[in-house]
Amino acid sequence: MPATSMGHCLTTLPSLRDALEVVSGKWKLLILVALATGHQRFRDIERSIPGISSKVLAKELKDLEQHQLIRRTVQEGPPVLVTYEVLPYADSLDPVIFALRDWGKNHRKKIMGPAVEA
Amino acid sequence: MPATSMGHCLTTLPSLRDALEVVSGKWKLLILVALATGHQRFRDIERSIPGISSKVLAKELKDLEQHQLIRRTVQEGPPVLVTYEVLPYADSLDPVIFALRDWGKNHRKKIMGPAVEA
DNA sequence: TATCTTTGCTTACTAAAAGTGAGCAGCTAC
DNA sequence: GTAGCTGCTCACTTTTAGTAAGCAAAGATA
Repeated sequence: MPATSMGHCLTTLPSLRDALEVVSGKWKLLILVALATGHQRFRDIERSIPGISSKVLAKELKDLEQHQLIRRTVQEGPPVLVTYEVLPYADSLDPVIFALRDWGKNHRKKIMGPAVEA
Repeated sequence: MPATSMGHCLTTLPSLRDALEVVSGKWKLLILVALATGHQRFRDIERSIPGISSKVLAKELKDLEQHQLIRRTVQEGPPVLVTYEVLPYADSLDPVIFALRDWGKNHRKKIMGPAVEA
């Protein structure tokens, strides 16, 4: 173990990889948060995440569905209505999301901080 | 707020984005863990992360250095010796790494679990 | 002395992924 | 009727990732 406070044990890497396969990438966690904050419709999600495109959103939603983190529901119409929602299992990602959010908040302060003071 | 337990406030998204810009992608966190577990040399890191290529490793190391998470040190030789180490600031990512690791561990169980049981 | 290996990369090349802009069928609103 | 919204998809370009090879400097092996 090196002189850092980390002390990750060697079994960290495989688990981390497993997680990263599901969750890494710019969009997946953002989409989950969007869903969790009440955006259930395709266009709605799209608008709530600036920068994402229909194409990527469609693909990411499919991935998330395959990983059992969200559910797609079609209410036959007319008009046909498609709804996305986070499944309970997705809540297990909360610690990840919170940790990232907190780190991001702090990191921004670290980077912008000095220039912004006084 | 929807009927999930998440209840992310609206300011989650920007912070999450900030974090994801620094940390998302398949390799960065794995590299940090590799460094933290005692792999300090380029080849050493490369070998400790199966699947990564020299090219990507070189690029990721540059990124991490720019983000002030690691330091590259050249000890003039001969032989010239290049060493990478995590900076103390990188420890602030521990909660993220732990959360992901734990989730990954659990997710694997969820996916493999049923098939593996007795 | 020759050659083989290791180190820390870089360079071409290819494959995959992400981003861009348009569009489309089905419906509603005016 | 024509303009708009919805949930996408398609064709295309750009960016990123991955693959294989190689290279200079040094050390070890023979």
